[in-house]
Amino acid sequence: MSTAKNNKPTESELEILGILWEKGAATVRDVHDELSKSKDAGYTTTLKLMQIMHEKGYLNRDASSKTHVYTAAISQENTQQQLLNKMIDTVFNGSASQLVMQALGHHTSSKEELDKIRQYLNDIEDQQKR
Amino acid sequence: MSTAKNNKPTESELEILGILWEKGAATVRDVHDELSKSKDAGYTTTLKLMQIMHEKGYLNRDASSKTHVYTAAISQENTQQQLLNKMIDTVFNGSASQLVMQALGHHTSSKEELDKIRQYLNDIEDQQKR
DNA sequence: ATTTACTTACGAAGATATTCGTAGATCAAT
DNA sequence: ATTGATCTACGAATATCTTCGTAAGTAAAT
Repeated sequence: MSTAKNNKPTESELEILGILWEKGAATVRDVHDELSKSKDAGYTTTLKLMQIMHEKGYLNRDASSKTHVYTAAISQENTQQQLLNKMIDTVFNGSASQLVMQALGHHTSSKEELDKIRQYLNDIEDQQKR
Repeated sequence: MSTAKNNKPTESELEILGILWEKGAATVRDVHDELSKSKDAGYTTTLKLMQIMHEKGYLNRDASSKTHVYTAAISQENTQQQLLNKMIDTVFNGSASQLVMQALGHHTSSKEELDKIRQYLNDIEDQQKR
């Protein structure tokens, strides 16, 4: 996985990355089928996109068999963090907690999830005390 | 403020919106000066951008005097929420709490902020009980 | 009234992202 | 070995975003 490079994936690229993060490894056909559920694009469009992503270093490709197999070359965590940082910066006036509350406010979360977050807050605070 | 329409602002548009959300109302000159602190673009570039945003319905414009005065036509909250939702959907596997924890984990937050979030969690839970 | 210092409007170039048709390779089944 | 299904590579059209030069208007100061 490693380095998230310097670039940021486009909207379409993120959709593909999302699928690959979930599936782990997949062919163009796999990705395209999954994509088709929510979108409406030709097969070669998906193919081209994934080729470009490979050139950019976003995807690894195993070309040993006729049908190539792709995996994400940039980690989900890194990408998430980069997008979050930019978003906090440009849209949330630099305040992470503002983002957090906005995210919580409009999403029904289970008690378990809320507890998990509370636990997380405690951990952070403990860590800061030391 | 009202409806956040169907569209999502581009990166550049968000920068301008951010400034207008903060300032409330501003001329192209105002926005451009502010923008220049972090960016390096010509005056007419900012102008054009704001004209387009006005056409798209992102900005209101008072053209009664020679120098037009702009305000944001879409609310910060709505825009934040739309961007958050898309992000949670495509990058965080639909889990808001995953986003929340990722956001908290890599940002140093003050005790006050953390408390505020905790309070917020309690409010949400109370609300759900009823 | 001319100059100077702004402004907006407009068009168009440049950059980037998205889409897809077509051609050629591969392989399994007839 | 021909057909049919599926794949990759490639090029190019289209769409969208970003940038800026130029022209024309306005208003204050000389």
